[in-house]
Amino acid sequence: MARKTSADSDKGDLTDWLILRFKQLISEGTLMPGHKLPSERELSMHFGVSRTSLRPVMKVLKMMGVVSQRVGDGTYLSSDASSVLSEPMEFLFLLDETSSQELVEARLMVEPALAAKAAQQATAEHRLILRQTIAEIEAASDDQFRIIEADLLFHRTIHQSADNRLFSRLFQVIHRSMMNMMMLTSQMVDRDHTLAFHQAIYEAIERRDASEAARRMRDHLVDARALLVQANRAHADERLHERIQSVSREHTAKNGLRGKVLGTTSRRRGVKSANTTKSQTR
Amino acid sequence: MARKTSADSDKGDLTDWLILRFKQLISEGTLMPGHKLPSERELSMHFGVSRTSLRPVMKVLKMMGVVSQRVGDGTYLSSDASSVLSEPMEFLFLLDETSSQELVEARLMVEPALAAKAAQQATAEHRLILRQTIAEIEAASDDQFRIIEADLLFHRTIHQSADNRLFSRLFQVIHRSMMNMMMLTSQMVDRDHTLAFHQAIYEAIERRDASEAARRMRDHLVDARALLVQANRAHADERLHERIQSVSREHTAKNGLRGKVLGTTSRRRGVKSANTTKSQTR
DNA sequence: CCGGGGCGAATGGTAGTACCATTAAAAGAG
DNA sequence: CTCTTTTAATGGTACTACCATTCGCCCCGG
Repeated sequence: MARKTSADSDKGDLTDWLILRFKQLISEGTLMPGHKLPSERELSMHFGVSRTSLRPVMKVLKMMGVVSQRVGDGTYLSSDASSVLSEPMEFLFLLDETSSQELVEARLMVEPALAAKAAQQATAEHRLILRQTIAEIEAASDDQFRIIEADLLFHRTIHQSADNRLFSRLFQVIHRSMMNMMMLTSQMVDRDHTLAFHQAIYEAIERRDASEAARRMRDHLVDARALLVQANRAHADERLHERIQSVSREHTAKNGLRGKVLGTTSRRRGVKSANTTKSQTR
Repeated sequence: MARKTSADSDKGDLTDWLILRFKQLISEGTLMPGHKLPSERELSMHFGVSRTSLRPVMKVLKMMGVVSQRVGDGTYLSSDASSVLSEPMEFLFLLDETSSQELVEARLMVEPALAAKAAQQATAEHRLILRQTIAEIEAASDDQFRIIEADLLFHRTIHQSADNRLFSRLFQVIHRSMMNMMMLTSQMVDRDHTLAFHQAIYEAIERRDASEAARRMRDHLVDARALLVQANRAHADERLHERIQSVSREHTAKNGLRGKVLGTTSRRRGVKSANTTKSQTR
C-alpha cells in the first residue's frame, strides 16, 4: 500500500527501495543514533511489505554496523559509525587479495601527516591515553592480544587527535585487518620494536614537534613494512606449498571440489555445469 | 546437518556463521570472481539451513557488491571489488554527517602524492585516457552529468597509475559521494575551472614532473575546497530554514512524526515509548 | 512499605511452503 | 538451419508457525 503510492520510482527490488527509505529516514533526522526502532513486525506493516522482505534489509544494516539487534529486546540505530566499514573492508581485502604490505603502504602515505597534525592539536586527554598505551605494552610482556589492542589504541588516538574522522575510521579498520593477517600467518608483533617507536612518536607529540612526529611515524611504518617483507620471505615456501596443494586438488577433480563443498548437482536439463569455466571471463 | 558437525564454533546467529563460511570459501579460492554460485535452494540445502535464513546473507553480499543476482539466471561472484565500499560509505557519511569539505580535505592529504606517483609511472594508455577525459569535458559544454563522469575518470585514472588499489577504490567512492552531495545542494561544477586544473595536472604528468603534478593536484583540490566553502555560505540561510522547519515539526508532535512515518504504536503493556529519549545515551 | 520471583507478552531468529515474474535453455515448427 | 514456443529453474515476495531470549508487570512474601 505504502509502496504503490507517491512517486513510486520503482527500480530494483524491495530491498533496494527499503534501504533507500532508511537512508532518507537517517538523513532527515527521523532516526537518531542510539534510538530504538519499531519492531520488525511494525516496520514491515508501516512500510507495506512483509517481514520476510524486511528482514534481509535489517540484516544488511546490522552487518554494516548501522543498527544492532538483540532478541527479546529490539533494534537500535548504532550510536557510533566506526564499525560500518569493517565487514565490507574484509570482503574487499579478500576479493582483491590485498596483502599486509599494501596496507602498510597505504598507512605510510597518510599516517605521518596525521601524526604531524596530532602533534599540533593533541589534547591533554589524548596525550594521557598515549602514555597509557605505552605503559600497557610495557606491562604485557608477551601477551600478543594485549599488545595488539594497545597498539591499535595508540594509533587510533593519534588519528582522533588529528581530527579527521574519515581516516580515523578507515585506518582503524586497516590496522586491525593488518593485525589479523599477521596473526593468520603466525607472525609475532615485536614488542620492543613497537615500544621504542611508539615512545619516540609520543615524545615528539609531547614536544609539539610536528615534523619530528611525522618522521618518527614514518620510521615506525617503514620498519613494520620491512618486518613484513622479511617474515613473508621466511614463510614463502610454506605458502607455495599450500598453493600447490590447492592446484592439485583442483586438478584431480575439475568440478569435484565445488561439487563437494558447494554442491552443484544438476543444473537445468543438460549437463553444462562442467564447462562454466568459459563464462568466468564475463 | 552441516552445521552441527565439525568444530561448531557457535557464536552469534546463522547469518554470521554463513557469512564466515562465504569468507572462507572466497579465501580458499573455492569461489572465484565471476563464477556462478549454486542456486539459493541448493546453497541452503548444502549449508544445512533454510532458504529463509540464507536469503538475508545473499542480500548482504549483494548490497556490499560481493555478488550480483539476477532473477531467472542466478548469482555470480563479483568480478571486481570496486563497488564493495560504496553502500557502506554512504551510510558512514550519513551517520557521521560528513560534509563535502571533509571529503575534499581527505583527498587533499592523499591525492597529490598519488599524482606524483602517477607522473613517474603512468603508462601510455593511462595518459591517453587522461587526454580523452579532458577532451570530453571540453566537448560537454554544460552537461553536468558528462562533466562529472569525465572528472571522475580523470582522477580515477591517476589513482590507477599510482598503482594503489586501496586508495583507488576508496577515492573513487569518495569522489562520487562528493559529486552527489554537490548535486543535492544544487552546486554546479565549474567546467572551465576543472578543465584548466586537469590540463595543468596532465601536462605535469606528461613531462613526468612528479613534484609539479603533486603541486597542481593540490591547487586543484584547494580550489575545489574554496568553491565548496563559498557555495555553502551562499546556501547557509536555506539550510538554516530547513533546520527550523525540521525542529518545528518535531515540536508540534513530539512522537507524532515517528508515529506517522515509522509507526511506533503500542509498546509492551505500559506507555513508555515517549520517554525513550533517556536511553539515547547508551 | 519494599523487594524478589514468576508469569506473560513482545522481540528477533529460523523454518516450511506457496506463488510470482523473469530468464535461459530445451523442444518444436518452419 | 533458423526462428518461435514451451518449460523448468531462478530469485523475489508473502504468509504462517514456532523457538529462545528478554523485559515489563504483577503478585507474593518479607
